[in-house]
Amino acid sequence: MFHGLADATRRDIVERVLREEQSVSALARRYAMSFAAVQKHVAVLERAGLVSKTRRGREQLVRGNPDILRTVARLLESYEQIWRHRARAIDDILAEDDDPERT
Amino acid sequence: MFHGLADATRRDIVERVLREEQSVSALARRYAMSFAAVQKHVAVLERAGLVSKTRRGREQLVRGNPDILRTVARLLESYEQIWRHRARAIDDILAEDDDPERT
DNA sequence: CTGATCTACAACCACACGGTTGTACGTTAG
DNA sequence: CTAACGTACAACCGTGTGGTTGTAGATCAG
Repeated sequence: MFHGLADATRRDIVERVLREEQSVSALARRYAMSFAAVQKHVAVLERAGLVSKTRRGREQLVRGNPDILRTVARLLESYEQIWRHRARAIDDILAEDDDPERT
Repeated sequence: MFHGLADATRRDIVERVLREEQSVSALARRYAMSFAAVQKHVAVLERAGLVSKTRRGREQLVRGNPDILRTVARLLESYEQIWRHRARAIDDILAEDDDPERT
């Protein structure tokens, strides 16, 4: 998932298709690169579960998947939580040590 | 930043050093790879701002940076927010359309 | 049917990544 | 001082990434 988001073009695509479903060619028109390149980016995002495609006639509509985003956000928050837990443990040790003799 | 987290070993390192500062060699001992490889991973994390190093004698202590984690978590939440905003807009359109004739 | 459009995929290229080994240098321990 | 330790860095290798072009199959418009 992180790899999927580790590219500016792909993050931009994710943002766009979260706002609105778009065909691959509609997306490709917005970037200064070939259709095939955009197609590959979409494929990477699809493999990462960040995006899904549905056919509509000859077009392939791409839409964002907010669930995965939320999952990753939660993971990062849990990392932050680890740190906060550690910080609290340090505070506890300092609080417990109210005897000025000990360091 | 995403690239920094786009590797299982690096995510594990981040988690460890958030819990507790550790020297590069102490980290290297825990993984089935060379010291140099771990050193490179730490360098990537450092470039991404996810981690910082401070010298202590001949050792180099690595510690995690929770601020960046929080920043990225906020970014992902804003993506999710985009989707929720869009979903709400759709709801509004449907609610406004209380005439059963129109689709 | 014919042609334009949208998509898929293969082949290719330059380059970065994740890993290795080897060498060199500063710092600590005996 | 010497040896061991912790680190830094360069060179190398296989593989994947981000990009290109080209070809081919569906689908729609006229």
